[in-house]
Amino acid sequence: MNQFANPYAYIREQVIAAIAALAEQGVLPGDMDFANLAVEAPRDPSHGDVATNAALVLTKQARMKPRDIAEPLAARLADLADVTAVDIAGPGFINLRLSDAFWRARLGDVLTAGPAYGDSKAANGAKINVEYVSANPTGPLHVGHVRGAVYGDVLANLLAKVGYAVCKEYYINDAGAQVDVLARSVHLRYREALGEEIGAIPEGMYPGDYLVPVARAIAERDGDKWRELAEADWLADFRRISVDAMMDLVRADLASLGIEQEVFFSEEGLHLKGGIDRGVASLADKGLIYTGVLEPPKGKMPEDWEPRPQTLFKASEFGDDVDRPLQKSDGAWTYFAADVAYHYDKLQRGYLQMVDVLGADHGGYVKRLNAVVKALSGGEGTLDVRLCQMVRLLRGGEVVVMSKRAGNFVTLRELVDEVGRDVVRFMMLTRKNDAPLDFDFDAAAEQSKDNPVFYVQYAHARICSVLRRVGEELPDLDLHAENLAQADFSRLTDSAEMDLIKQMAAWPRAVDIAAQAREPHRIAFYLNELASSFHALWNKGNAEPNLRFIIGSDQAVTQARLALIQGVAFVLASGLEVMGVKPAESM
RNA sequence: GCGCCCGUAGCUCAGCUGGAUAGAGCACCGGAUUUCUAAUCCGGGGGUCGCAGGUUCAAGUCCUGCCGGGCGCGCCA
Repeated sequence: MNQFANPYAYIREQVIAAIAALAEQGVLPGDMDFANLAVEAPRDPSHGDVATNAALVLTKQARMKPRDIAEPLAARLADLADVTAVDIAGPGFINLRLSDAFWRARLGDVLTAGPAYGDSKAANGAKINVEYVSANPTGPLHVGHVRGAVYGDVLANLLAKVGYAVCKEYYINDAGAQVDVLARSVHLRYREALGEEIGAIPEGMYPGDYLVPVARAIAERDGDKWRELAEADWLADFRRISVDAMMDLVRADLASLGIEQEVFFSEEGLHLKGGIDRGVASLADKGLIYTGVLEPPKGKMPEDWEPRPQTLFKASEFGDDVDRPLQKSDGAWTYFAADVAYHYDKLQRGYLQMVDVLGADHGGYVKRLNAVVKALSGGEGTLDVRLCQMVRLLRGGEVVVMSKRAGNFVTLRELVDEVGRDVVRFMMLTRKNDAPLDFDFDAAAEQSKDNPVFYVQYAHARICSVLRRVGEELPDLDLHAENLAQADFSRLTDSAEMDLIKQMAAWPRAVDIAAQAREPHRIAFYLNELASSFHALWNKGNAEPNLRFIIGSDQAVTQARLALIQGVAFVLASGLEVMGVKPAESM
């Protein structure tokens, strides 16, 4: 990959260089801030290939009128080798048109890079930790977990693509009361496995059948050794065994989605190994802990509320609304204390940048987590909490009603088994993470453009189909990317072909922006647009046979066009790879 | 009551960290198939960007206040 791979970044450098040259001549002041200087494709293509707001952005700093900046700058830019036309438009935009040769060379970049096209080293190997899923280990994953799982996984892939050293992590909430409930539920099933009649599962226990095999395995291995013991004597063992079993379930569920996290971090481990004390001590060392009494919460007042002195963290000094309790009235640590310790541990492991992917119902938690990271790291570390909104399942136009109480929630596995991993992953990214998403089973099953996955895959499959066919019709043609990169691109002259190249050239920038904004859905939208342009070119070939990809009588033009569509296939594959979706070779 | 998120075409949603005449899909209407896979494509109508102020060369985008919807609010995790 060369310096031109992202043409917008390249032109931006040229613009800044031109400004520097003008500063040297005394036409413009020196030492200006270019943070807001943008080079991008204008919304209306008739304005040119790239546009810059340089003159507008600098007008205040330079204390000059936009036009007075734009004119000398435009004159300089016009001298660049790749620039064929420059004009100043509107309030002071500078629109540039770049030579066809420049754009065609970008196709060479794509072919050279292959599916790695769009990768960059922008983040320079910085360490970043992405924590996602982190569902309670009390049962299999259900649809409520899927969105965060996919979002987190693809975000992590995206960050890796722009050069971060990414850790994919899962926080196991294996320390709370819900794990005791799990252990008791398994014990009940254990007695059942030993032949006891247990009747209906009592209220407050986990009723799921998935506990049956866990209990049966214990019965087979240990016989009735746990049956007559007091709860205190089996609880710890049952907790451990049950959590392990549940985490196996969770990992298998995630694997069915193609997700593999590297670190599974246990909350219980923090308690057992003094992690909480270390985290809290770190806050104490900074003088951020005191004993105090909180105001009663407004709105829904808890029935048994009474003022009590508690150990509090001065979260309000770091942007939170109130100070937050670290200890319960009985002296036990709160869940929040574990979170302090957990993020302390991440910092200790060298992750100054952290992303937590949480469900939207954790929105109230964001400020205090940010406060924790700010406090613990002395402002060095950054935490980015990304909230995923709910998913609503639709079937036959009706909302699929789920309720935990009735136990009729749809599991992740059922979803994947019914529509397939690729569809689930892609569909989960067809919305911004903070907007609610409707998952329509009917659309997911559809083999048409109603189904965005299909639409993108189909474009890739069509390209593969052409490449297969050319192997039969013109067996002498070398289809390796290195060879296609040597094709005579000047044979690509149609506007639809040039548009496709320009769209591919925008891919590295799209990746960069999506990663920076932590918005993987942009990848899905980009791919849809690229697929659309490809389908359009394909159909143009139906109407005008001289625009087909394979022209038997003209090897040179065929080779150039195969290079073009191979490039499209690479970019599609590059994007689908980030999303964890397989590019289909035939359909 | 307070905090966070959302409000864009009939419907579902994009809108590239403030840019030029606000876009796409669905739905509706009209076209293209002796196919390199029509599972696709081309064209058309359709908008008070929730409302009102403000910031500036420029606001769907940023700020303030309302209206409407969602989520959350100590000893649950």
